[in-house]
Amino acid sequence: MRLSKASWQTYKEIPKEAEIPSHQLLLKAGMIHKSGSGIYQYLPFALRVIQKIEKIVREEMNAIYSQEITMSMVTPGELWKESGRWDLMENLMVQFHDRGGKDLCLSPTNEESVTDIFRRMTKSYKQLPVSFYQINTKFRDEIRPRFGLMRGREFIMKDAYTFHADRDSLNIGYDEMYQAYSNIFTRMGLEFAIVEADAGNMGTSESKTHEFQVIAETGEDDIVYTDGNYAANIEKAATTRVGLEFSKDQEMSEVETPNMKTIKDVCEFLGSKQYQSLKSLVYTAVWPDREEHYLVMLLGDDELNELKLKNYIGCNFLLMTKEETMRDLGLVKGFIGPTNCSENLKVIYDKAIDLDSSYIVGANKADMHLKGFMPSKNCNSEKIQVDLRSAQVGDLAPNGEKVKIKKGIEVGHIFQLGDKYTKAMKAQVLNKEGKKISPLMGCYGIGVTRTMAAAIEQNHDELGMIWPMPIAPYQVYFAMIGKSEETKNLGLDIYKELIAEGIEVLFDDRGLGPGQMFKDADLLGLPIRLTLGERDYKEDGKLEIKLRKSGESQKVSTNDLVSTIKSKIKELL
RNA sequence: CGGGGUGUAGCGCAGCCUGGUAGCGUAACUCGUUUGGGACGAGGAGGUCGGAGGUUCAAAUCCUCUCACCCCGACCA
Repeated sequence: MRLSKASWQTYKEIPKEAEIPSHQLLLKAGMIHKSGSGIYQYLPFALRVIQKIEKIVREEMNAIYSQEITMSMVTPGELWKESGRWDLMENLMVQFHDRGGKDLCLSPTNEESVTDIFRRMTKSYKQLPVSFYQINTKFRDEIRPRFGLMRGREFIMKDAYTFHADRDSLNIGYDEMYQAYSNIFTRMGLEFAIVEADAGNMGTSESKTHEFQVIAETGEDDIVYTDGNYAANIEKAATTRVGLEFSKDQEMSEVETPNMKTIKDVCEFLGSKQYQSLKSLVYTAVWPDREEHYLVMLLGDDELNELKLKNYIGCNFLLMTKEETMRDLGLVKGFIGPTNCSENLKVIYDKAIDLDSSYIVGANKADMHLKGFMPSKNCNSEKIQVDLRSAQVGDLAPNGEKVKIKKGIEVGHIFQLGDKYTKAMKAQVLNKEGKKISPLMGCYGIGVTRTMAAAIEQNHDELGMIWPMPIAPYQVYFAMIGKSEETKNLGLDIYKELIAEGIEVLFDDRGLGPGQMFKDADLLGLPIRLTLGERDYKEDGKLEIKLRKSGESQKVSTNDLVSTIKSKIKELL
């Protein structure tokens, strides 16, 4: 593309609404425009990135014999009522009706549609497995869209679905998809981690699920990993603490702790380590038809992972228990503990707690704590022990290695769904014995537009974006300095030659000052910058090639230009 | 939905407290000089101050309502 023929506008200042680099830079470089909250227009250079990402995705999907389809963005309400998600996802879906009053929605995902396609065309186990994918626009009416393309309401997603006769086949399909996803993000030139994830309400306990996380400081997810082969989302990571020393066989006694409401205060006062005390948290678990109250016990300096608690209890959502309810349960705020409280309160201990050791806990009396509290001896209630704590740096992973934590952006997620949708929607096939079975499903997503944003989060500096070669909008930014006819003709000739050689060139023939062109080039972040400078060229007949990422630069004569650029591109691909 | 904040020229902001009929920077336009890191000079253009209502001789400014957007939380590719 020649910039003199193109419509492109960069900005010196960025809209204040943008807070993270990808959002700021995409706006500053004139690649996207906001159309509404969480809704964006993709301008030419952004679209080229999207198309490159899609191309890689398509190639890898096709390579594992997944077939591309396009499902309608507007889907009838009936399908969602069959699966039961019409009401369940009411808040996430934009629902509306047509002239005749029929319910419709904008698809936030497509399990229902694909299951409908599947059941119409598949009647026998012999036709399995089946694998479909599509790349199209999704709309989710997120409660809070944010960070530009990172969490838009309208976004481009690749979603794939597989159907299998049995779990072995599902596992095979899943593993293929896992490998394809690895290939996809590797080919894009991104640093990523594959982590064990929480299945949420998508799957069952035996369902495998992994997330593909692009590593970036601005990521919203915490990844717990080791130098070896362990990596998990902190939501899921079950690690063990090391270096704990508990005291045993102390006599339990009350101690006065006036106005000491924090664990830190109490432990300092009593000369103990914080982990030698127990933290007591009170939660109310809510179901549509009932509530239950839980007292969660953790080591004093551990943090609760609420998701683990919610998964264990199996409720719809968790709330911090209201103060008045706490009073009814016999709890004294600031001095809460597992003794002297109501039987309506279920006590759960974190796994890191040794039930046969002694701890400091709240006494459920104002200004009083207990010393030497031993759960196995001093607490009457049932001793439930579950992994509830959030993993911390220095813990041991299941493989025995020490874990570290880094931030990631979830760009891909693969799930084993099981028969949830095939059962609900009566998508059945006959097996060898002639019996009807509900096939097992897997679903697999990649956020295409989010991947574009994540690539920027991972690869940028104070000047702008730094695109990995495989997904850069163009490979080469060709800046032409000088306005003489001679230079213009030479520049255009070189541009045409590069194009003819199959090199993707953005030719800056706008005739701006060098500073302006270089600023735009740095901002847009194409991997290679080629400069034709009138003054220098007259001197030595050479052009400059500079790499955006390393800053490395060299002078090249016109004869060596094509071969040098080609080898640079090859190096960077 | 709960909490916090912002709406004035394309973008970034000042003016509001203490009402008097809108300004700065930047971008965009024209002419000229510049051409290896957002250059300089001159000239011109652009806003019913988010919207509605109210108070007042007079409202960007005060009052009421409303809408949009952003940030923190639950959610997710």
